Amino acid sequence: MAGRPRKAEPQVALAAAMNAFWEKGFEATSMSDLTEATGLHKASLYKTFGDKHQLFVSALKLYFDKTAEAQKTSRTGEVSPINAIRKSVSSTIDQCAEGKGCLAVNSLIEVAPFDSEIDRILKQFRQRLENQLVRLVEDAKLQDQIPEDINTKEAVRLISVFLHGLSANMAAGMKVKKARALLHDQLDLVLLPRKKFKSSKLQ
Amino acid sequence: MAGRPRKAEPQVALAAAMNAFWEKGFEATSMSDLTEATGLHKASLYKTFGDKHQLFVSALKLYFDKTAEAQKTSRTGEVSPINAIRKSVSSTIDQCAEGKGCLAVNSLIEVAPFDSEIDRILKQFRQRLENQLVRLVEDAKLQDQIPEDINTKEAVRLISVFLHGLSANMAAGMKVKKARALLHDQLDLVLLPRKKFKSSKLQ
DNA sequence: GTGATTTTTGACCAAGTTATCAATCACTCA
DNA sequence: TGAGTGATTGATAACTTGGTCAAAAATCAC
Repeated sequence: MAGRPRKAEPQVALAAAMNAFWEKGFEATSMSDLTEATGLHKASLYKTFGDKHQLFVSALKLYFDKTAEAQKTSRTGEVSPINAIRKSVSSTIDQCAEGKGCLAVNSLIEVAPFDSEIDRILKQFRQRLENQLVRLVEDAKLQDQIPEDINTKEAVRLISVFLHGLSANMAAGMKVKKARALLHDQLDLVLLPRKKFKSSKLQ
Repeated sequence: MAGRPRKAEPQVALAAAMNAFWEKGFEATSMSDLTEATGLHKASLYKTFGDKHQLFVSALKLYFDKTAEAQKTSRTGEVSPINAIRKSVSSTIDQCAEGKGCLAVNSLIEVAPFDSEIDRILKQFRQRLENQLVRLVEDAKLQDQIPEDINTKEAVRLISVFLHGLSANMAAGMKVKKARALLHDQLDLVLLPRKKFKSSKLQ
């Protein structure tokens, strides 16, 4: 009922594999990289996780769970909806540090175009995050923190796309501090009202 | 003074190589892919362009020239600065069609983190595009199309980051039409004034 | 101890990777 | 025609890739 003990728990090994994929991308991460990162032998990896592609899928799902949980805990105890939004999206930025960007965005560009399964998973993931944001924005509206006439879905989309852009820039070295500042500017722009312009020559 | 004729002009071959890199990324594009795309024999590629990395650098530079020119021509004859901005940034979106995204953004994520030369080239490229945008925004201010009190550099940064985000999404299949709509929303948000909110509970 | 169970391990494979090089080919000019 | 020139080509090197397999090792229950 019990054989040779594992060198590493599957969850731990998976987390290590996730980090490897995160740092180098799917293609550039070889099985050797993965054995080195996980501490598991190549054949052991195949046995416990299937082939490289399946391992990547598992790693991606783990990433989602981690991200979702980080967002959730980042806004626990926050009663102000708009501050909850701030904390929630900020937490996604914090994850992107050290020139790695966001694994989801990286994969969106690198592998989604050639892999319908990954594409599906990523779309589903984004949908979940955006739905979460929609709920927070609606809360903020109810509490009069955000103008009623703002199109919730559109606002969330603008924030989401902006986050994608930040991730791309952070992958190439943008500092967390700068990213966070830009993100807050964007949030103010999307969610808060601004003064009227004196003479608008445009319709 | 003249040997065997070329099968393809270097510029033509380079354009083909650029498209190959654009579609599949640097790592995933093999020399076989490149020979197929260019019609040139492997050894001929090495002779005329150097190794794979040098070829990629050349392809990237060609991409920049193409992009810059496309932006320029897209706004020629446009007297309204703000419309020039619209046309200019729209042209970058138009290039991203067909699930390819923007080669610069793709490379920013895939190769810049591990390749300082590419990183430098990409930063320089972005700087040039942002400088161009800054000039257009200042023109718009002078013509009272844009509020004076808008922070030009920040505004341009918000637009630039948003473009990166759009590129990431378009790489994964977002339609040009949708991207363009979102882009215009973002431009309105960043550059145009909005109504005052009745009761602001926030400072 | 023995047997059952499960993981690890090293050897191995076929295919693909970037890159090189001498030989060949096709052209121009004298 | 023949020398000179420059691109093309096939062969090949040296290595890495993802993936498999049977044998060895380490545990547990008896």
